[in-house]
Amino acid sequence: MDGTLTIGEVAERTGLAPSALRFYERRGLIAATRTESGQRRFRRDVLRRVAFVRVAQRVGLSLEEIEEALALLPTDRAPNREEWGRVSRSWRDRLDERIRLLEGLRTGLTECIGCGCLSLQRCWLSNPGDAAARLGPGPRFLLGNTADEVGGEPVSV
Amino acid sequence: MDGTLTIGEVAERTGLAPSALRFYERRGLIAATRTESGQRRFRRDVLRRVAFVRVAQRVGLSLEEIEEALALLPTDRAPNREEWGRVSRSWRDRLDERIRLLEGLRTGLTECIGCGCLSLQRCWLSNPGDAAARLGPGPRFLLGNTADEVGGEPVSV
DNA sequence: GTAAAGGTTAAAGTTAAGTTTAAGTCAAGG
DNA sequence: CCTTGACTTAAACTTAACTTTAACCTTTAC
Repeated sequence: MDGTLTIGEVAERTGLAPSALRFYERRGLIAATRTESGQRRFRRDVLRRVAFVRVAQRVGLSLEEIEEALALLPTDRAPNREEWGRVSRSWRDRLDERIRLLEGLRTGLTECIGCGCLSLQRCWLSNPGDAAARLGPGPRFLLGNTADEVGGEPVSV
Repeated sequence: MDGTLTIGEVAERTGLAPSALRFYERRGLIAATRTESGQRRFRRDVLRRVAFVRVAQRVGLSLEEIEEALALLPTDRAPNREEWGRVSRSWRDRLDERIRLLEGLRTGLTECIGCGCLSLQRCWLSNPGDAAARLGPGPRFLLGNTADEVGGEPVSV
């Protein structure tokens, strides 16, 4: 009634479980004040923050990356349009990057299907190029190749 | 010397740890024969299988999905070009799907940055549309909204 | 012939992003 | 008053995709 929301109300409006919201608070992604008796009260702008978190996750960002982006916003008041714009633009850049990566993979694969791929050494499948790129959360060390590992004698399949 | 590879050799050529290769064998992603003394020997075409697994992971597929795709290949002999082509094409379709999803997100976001986003109800950020879509491995129930959760009274931020 | 390097297993540990459980406090309706 | 539903915490559990550890055997090199 004073404009703030209980955890249950935020949960209902965002579609997240209360446990997830508490987890986000612990991680510092969202902030809450407390009532006398210790219950959380959220400002309405957490709805936007949560929405941002969820969209960023869909794109494959980890909570840690999202935390960094959201650190640009104030936690003690609702961010203004300019502040949100800065965050959204940085987010869109990440998205652009991921789209370019995926398109590169698709191009490589299309060529690979046509080429017969008789040599693993020359096949794009085994030499993705940008070994350092990672697509969001996943196994650790997924693409930690060294030059050694990519090199070596020719191998035919 | 007989054309087969030890686990260490496969590890070196693929850039994966031997432990990961054993793990993949347990999951059925790759197959090995055994020497008298129980050591694994891999046919050279596991290199291509492993390469495929890694590329598919980069795109965000889970090992389970990759398992399904690889199940189309024989494990007792090197797959031929036609067989690899079938698998690669199904993989490319998944990739196309993900690219389309990301592009949709980017379009939405671009509009959102320009629009001022004064109402969360109408803002694309809070109503991504295809709530069922998932981008690869991540938290469970990430996008499990119900109609209820998306609806409700207007909320301004 | 022996030591080092590399192979084997089963079982436990790791990280992310939460969920579930247990045990309890608080608020609202009848 | 008291019960029901919403809230609190800390701690344990979950899943994926591996890695690490421990205890042991085999192969290679000198």
